[in-house]
Amino acid sequence: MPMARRSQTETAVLGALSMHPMTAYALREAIRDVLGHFWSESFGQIYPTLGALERQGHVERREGPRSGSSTFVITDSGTARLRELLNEPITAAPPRNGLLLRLFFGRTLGVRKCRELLLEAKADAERNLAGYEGLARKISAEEKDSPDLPYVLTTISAGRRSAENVIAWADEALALLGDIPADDTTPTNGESS
Amino acid sequence: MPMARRSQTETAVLGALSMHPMTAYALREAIRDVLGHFWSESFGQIYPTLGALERQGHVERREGPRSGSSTFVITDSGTARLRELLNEPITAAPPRNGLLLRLFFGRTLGVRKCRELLLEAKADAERNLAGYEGLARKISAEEKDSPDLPYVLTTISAGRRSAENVIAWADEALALLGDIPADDTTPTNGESS
DNA sequence: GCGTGCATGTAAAGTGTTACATGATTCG
DNA sequence: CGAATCATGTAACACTTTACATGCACGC
Repeated sequence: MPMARRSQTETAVLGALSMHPMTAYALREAIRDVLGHFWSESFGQIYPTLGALERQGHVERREGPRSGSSTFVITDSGTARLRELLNEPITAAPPRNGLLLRLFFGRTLGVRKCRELLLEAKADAERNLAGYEGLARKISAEEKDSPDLPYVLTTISAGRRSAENVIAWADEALALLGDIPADDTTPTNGESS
Repeated sequence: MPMARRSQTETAVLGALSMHPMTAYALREAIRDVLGHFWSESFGQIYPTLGALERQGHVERREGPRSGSSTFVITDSGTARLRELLNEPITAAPPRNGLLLRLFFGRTLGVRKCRELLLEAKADAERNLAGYEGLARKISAEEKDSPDLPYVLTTISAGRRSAENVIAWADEALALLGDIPADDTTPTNGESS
């Protein structure tokens, strides 16, 4: 029997509910918008997980904001379970960096396209950076007295630094690739300006 | 019909074979050791993928270094296919950072454990950093005249910078968490020094 | 009355990991 | 000759995504 890596969906769901009760729909948005910078859960995972957590008594279903909808509330046993899950060793996701994979085979891909990819990555990172900076300001103001604040700021800082890092790296890489003549082993690509 | 995200296993396999021919076993090691810093493929994916590539004429099976073993060689059509795959848009893996997930819920996890996790992450990054620095020196010397060198160095630099970044971030985060009293909402954990 | 957004779920399918199974070769 | 390493594969299963299906409420 293949011993499966523990899924961390439970952790994310219980964690989000530990901040405040919400509907499954809101939970999905919270995971997308709040944890989105370092975590993701697909829609189809959230409902089954909530069902399982309910059966185990870790969350309770209350009257929702609309008829037919339900708000989920974490129970004491749920909080204990969350603590347990958070204390489990981190199961690292296998690395899968599509940009580095392409760059590594840059000789086959062609310098021109490599530069293009680097510029795209840099632009992306710049957008993200602006987002993180705005977010940090907003959260600092809004949640000034929340005990969660330092933890949240820490994760935002990780995102900000990572974006800055990509920008600096892209510049370095562009400089390094600048020395290579553009027709090295370049693909037979008709599209050029 | 769920339109599946393209698997990039083919890309990694063809890419590795584009550097030089090898057996499936060696391929697995190359992917683990050479691409390992930014890519991973499980053993069970490599064989079926090689089989499919062979049926499509993108790789050919030659006499291997031992009886019963075969060395795989990329064909012209395989090189063309690799070029095609490398030019496809990058399918970003959904983010899943277990460390940030735990830190985000640090109030529940407890400051002490958060510090522990940060120190671990920092130590990891320091190990990696040393590895990258050694690797960069080694590759620079060994492959001095390889046309692949600048591309490879670029990916190593990404790893090195990322490790440096984690170290700096961990220090910042540790300082930030330094202000929080250790018994905030701390779990009932018996283990303490 | 109709579109948009809130709300809840299920089903099909693909991706990827791990355990299992087996054998040859080399080296001490 | 036994252990380590090279070598090749398969099968079960977990994980995750995405498409589909359905309905209510609210504003215009």
